[in-house]
Amino acid sequence: MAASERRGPYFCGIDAAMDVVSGKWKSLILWELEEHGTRRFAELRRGLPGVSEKMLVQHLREMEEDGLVHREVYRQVPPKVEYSLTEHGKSLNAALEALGRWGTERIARIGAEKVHVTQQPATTRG
Amino acid sequence: MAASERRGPYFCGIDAAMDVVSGKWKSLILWELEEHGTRRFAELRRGLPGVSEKMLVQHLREMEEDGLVHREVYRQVPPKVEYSLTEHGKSLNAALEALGRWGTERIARIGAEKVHVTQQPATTRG
DNA sequence: TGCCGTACTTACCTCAAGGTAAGTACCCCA
DNA sequence: TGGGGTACTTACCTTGAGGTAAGTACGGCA
Repeated sequence: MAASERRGPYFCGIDAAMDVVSGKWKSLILWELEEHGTRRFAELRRGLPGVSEKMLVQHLREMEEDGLVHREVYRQVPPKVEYSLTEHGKSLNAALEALGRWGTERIARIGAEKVHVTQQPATTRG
Repeated sequence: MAASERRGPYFCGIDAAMDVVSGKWKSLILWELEEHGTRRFAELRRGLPGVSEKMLVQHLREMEEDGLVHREVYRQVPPKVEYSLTEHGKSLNAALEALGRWGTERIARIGAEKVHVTQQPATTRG
């Protein structure tokens, strides 16, 4: 969900799902957490080339509010915070599988470039 | 795809699919055309309460460029233009099914309101 | 002593998505 | 004669998503 509150009213399910997943980096965050299970803030930042710290924090907070990610704070110095997917986050990710496959086919069809990311895993969503 | 060109480079399939489906009314247009098979401009406008004519035209043109919708012009007075989904549009819609179901569950979970639309069909995406 | 690392917060700015409203050209109907 | 319908186009404006860059508090290390 965007920084400005929405949570409906919605036209349909797609609308409601989009509200939660729209945001430049949200689907990538979902994917990073799915891949690695649990990630620290700096790991996510490094895994999402180009993201600004401001947007990363903002998106993570919104996703936490929306019940997609869990935030675990370890009170120590230097600070340590771990992010992981909740059940809702995992099911959202599963629901995005088909869309990811469609997109991958589209990339092949139109011959679009892909951003080069070091150590990018090969998957159906890749 | 947005008015400003993108078509990549993309991070992944989700990114590519989102590029095509992001736009306030695109998923609704997809759904309208899926439901009715073929629709005229004014029918779409009436089916999407709140859409402005400018945005409807703009979205339809972009979706045509992206190979999602087919535009059939009948040279007559008054003008008649029919819109329908291409195979790519239909497969995109199918790929959105799971997401729609997830969103519908989310609506139920958080108890969000839905916009009241007269004659709205009852479906898994509704 | 000063730079790197942790995980943020804050202020400011830009740009484009989307909204509003009017104009176009033609016909039909009351 | 003028209001409504067809399918748009154009100009202008607002809003907010996202970017940039600096600041914070603390410790480790050279």
